Amino acid sequence: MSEIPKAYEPGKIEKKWYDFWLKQGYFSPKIAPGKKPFVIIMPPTNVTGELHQGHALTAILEDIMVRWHRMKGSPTLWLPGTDHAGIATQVLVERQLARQGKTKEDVGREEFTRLTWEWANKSRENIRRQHQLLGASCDWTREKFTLDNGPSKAVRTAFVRLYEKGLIYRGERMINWCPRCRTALSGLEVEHKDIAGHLYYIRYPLAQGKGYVTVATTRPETFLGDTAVAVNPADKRYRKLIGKNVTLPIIEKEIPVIADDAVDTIFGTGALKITPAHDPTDFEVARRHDLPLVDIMNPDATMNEHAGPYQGLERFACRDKVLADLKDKRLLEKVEPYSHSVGHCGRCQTMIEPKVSLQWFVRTQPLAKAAIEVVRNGRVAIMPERFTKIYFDWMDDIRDWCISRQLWWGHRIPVWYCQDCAKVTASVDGPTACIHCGSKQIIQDSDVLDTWFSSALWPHSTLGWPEDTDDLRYFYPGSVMETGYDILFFWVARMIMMGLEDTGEIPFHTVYLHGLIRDESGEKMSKLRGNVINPAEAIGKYGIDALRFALTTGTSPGNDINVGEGKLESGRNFVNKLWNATRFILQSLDSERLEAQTIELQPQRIEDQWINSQLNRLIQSMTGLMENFQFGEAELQIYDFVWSKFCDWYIEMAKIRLRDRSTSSPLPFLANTLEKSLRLLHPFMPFVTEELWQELKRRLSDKDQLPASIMITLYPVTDEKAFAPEAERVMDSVIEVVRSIRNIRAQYKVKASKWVEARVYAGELLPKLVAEAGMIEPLAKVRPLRMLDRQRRESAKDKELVSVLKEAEVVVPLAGMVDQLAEEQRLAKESKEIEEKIARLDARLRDNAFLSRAPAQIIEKERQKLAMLEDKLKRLHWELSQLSSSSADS
RNA sequence: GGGCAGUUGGCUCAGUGGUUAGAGCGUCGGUUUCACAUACCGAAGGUCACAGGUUCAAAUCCUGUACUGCCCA
Repeated sequence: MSEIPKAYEPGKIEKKWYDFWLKQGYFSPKIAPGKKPFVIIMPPTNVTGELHQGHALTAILEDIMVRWHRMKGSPTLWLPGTDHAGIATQVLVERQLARQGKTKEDVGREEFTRLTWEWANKSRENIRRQHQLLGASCDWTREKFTLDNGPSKAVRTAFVRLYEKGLIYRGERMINWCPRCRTALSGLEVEHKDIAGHLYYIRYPLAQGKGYVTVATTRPETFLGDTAVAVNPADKRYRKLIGKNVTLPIIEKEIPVIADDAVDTIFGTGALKITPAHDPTDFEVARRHDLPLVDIMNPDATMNEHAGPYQGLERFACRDKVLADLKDKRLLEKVEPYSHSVGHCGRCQTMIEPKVSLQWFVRTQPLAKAAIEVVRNGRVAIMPERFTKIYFDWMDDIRDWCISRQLWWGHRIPVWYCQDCAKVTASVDGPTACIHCGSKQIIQDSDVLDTWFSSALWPHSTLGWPEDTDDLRYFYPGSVMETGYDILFFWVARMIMMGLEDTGEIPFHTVYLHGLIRDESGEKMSKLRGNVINPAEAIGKYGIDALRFALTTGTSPGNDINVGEGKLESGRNFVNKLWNATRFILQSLDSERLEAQTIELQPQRIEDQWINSQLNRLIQSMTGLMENFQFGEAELQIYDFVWSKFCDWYIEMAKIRLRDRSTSSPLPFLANTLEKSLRLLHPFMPFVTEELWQELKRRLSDKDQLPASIMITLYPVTDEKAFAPEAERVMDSVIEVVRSIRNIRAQYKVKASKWVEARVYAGELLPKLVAEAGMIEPLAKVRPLRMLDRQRRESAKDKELVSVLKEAEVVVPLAGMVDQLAEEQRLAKESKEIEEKIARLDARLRDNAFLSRAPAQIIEKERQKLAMLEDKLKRLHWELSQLSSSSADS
């Protein structure tokens, strides 16, 4: 058979295997009634452009789960998709136009939509390709886009149903307005930032008589829209003024002084200017007191006709002008530095304008109630659990959701306004006439819906809802919703609400939240900081499997992940280790002229039993970890097994056996352990494991009975019969003996090429150790190695180095090199440490509280430990006595 | 202001009450015919932020403090 290359070259095989899997149709599940499917609906990726590390992590974690469940035999659906990402995509296309000096109004709605579709199609292709690059084994035949016919119909259906139930309404409410995007936003799309601003104290002269009321504000320009000044009714300072009028400077408008409990007497002067059209709290005050609303701004945040002399000025220019004018009139009392939190558009970072506006809203409280219940009663579990509380906090305090957007990109609101009777027709399929008066003069609402409205339906809309499809019946509800914790509210919460509302069923059983990816010093990755590791670049440099391993190994759910080159290197090194271990095994298989190469097992030697026992303990442990979503820990364990047990010990011992030939062949165990390790690793590192598994398979005699791909093999299951405590005990000792000799060699700077002489003394373990002498010799480079019963231990004649181990003593005579005093000190130090441990253990075992309360198992373990330590101490003392008597002799 | 998380070796992190706290990277010393220098062998390095408490037993549970980060308002 042809040899495989010396180092793993990921680029050469990744595409080959992905195409193979795709062609074989492995990613598409078969509906098997009676069999419980495993389902992940992928959070749809924004069609804004490239995948970043966060997307990569999402895809990798989902792929791990999906591949694992598929190998366990469940019909497994992983449904991929993309999100039109209304405002985000529109911003990008607008930017593109801006580079040509155009605005979207210049090209018109139709052309703009066409351009955006073009962008989206390109982006979707890009995203699909990148997911495939990552190895994502999702079912591309079921891929969906939020603007596809199906999901679009779902959006209209959900809207109309909610409208008819009175859970969607249109009204004038305080909303967040982005003057740059010129659209309303929901609260979640606003990012709050602390701004070092100022608090301006402005005097409002009394309408009658002399004097003035001073109000404090961070936004002096909004005084133009003030319709009252509010004070706390309990505030003695202002009691006399309640019911009187003050005059707004410059525009000379009279407004009343009113009393409201909500006014904080400590803030500013205790008198609050009320601008109901531009401040959420003021809006509430105005509603209570029936005050008029005065909107002073245009959609682009320039001042409108209500701003009098300031009309046409941009809001910040207006502020400067207002301040200057007030100062001229000596109505600006003082200015203090003041830090406060200001909302910014999550997409373009423009300062948000709170504004009263006529918009569509979802009445969320009734929906939230059901969504709270299913989490409270455990039908939906959130992992890690601490996010459950965050979920409740948000749900308990939920506000109506503004869902209309003044954008051109998205699902058009399925509502028509009658030009004759002015009534509203909401319809899924586009009405031809007003349902109230039959008029044909109807015009559709020009706005679109919040992107997140369509994402909220994703778990059911992708499966065909509102139609009663086979997919919906079989795959809904999904198993796991996997995403970053940063979109718990955007996604998960709303999906639970809408899933329950539309289908009467939860959308998924488990919510698994991963952390955010940061650079190696914990900084957020951003182009500005220049610390971005682009997935495609990382893949080019290290390979996909290395990237996958780097992003997930040793991580824990919900915790942020710091990634740097080091992690990627270590991933690549592990892949290379696996590659080379396999390479060695393949070479060995090729050179053996056995007719039948199988992986049937008949343990011949202790190390065979040992590796098989360790392998099965690993399988058992990994199974538990995977079931609990502890993928990071599972990966650490298989890493440790492959590298530190299989490669460092079993393969090293196998080499000796292969060279020797007088002993049994280790090939079956090499092949078996490798094959199972590859399967265990497949969900984490699909490409290299497939490549190596195929190479291994070619060399096995029963290859015709094996599946066509590792992807469709069974995930290993624990064989408890393989547990071999006695073999483990012996191997522990063998390893300890080898290590102690290597240690002595290194300490005394024995040349690597030099063989040294050694003796090992042991008690009841001796026969089994003797059987392993042929292994110990080359591993520790000792020859001759004599293994003797402890009873035959003689007093040292020459200066010797002694290591007292758990169940053996190792003696290395290095005449002329031994530093007697140092040795004495070393042994004395070790004795002292053991004495301390014994003292602690002894005290514990004399403690009645411990003996009566600790579990019997623990007590027994402690007793054994004590016995072991006492035995070791006795032997140490004996060695010490030998040392001092021999030093006395010399 | 409210909440959540983190604080474990030089760095980045695992650690699911059981007593001898692990890994990767880095450091130091050695190694290149025989799978892998993307490697091998050996070593050093931690009173688990601090203070109390619960418990037979605490890095782990509870309370408080400090610092860092995040979310919400």
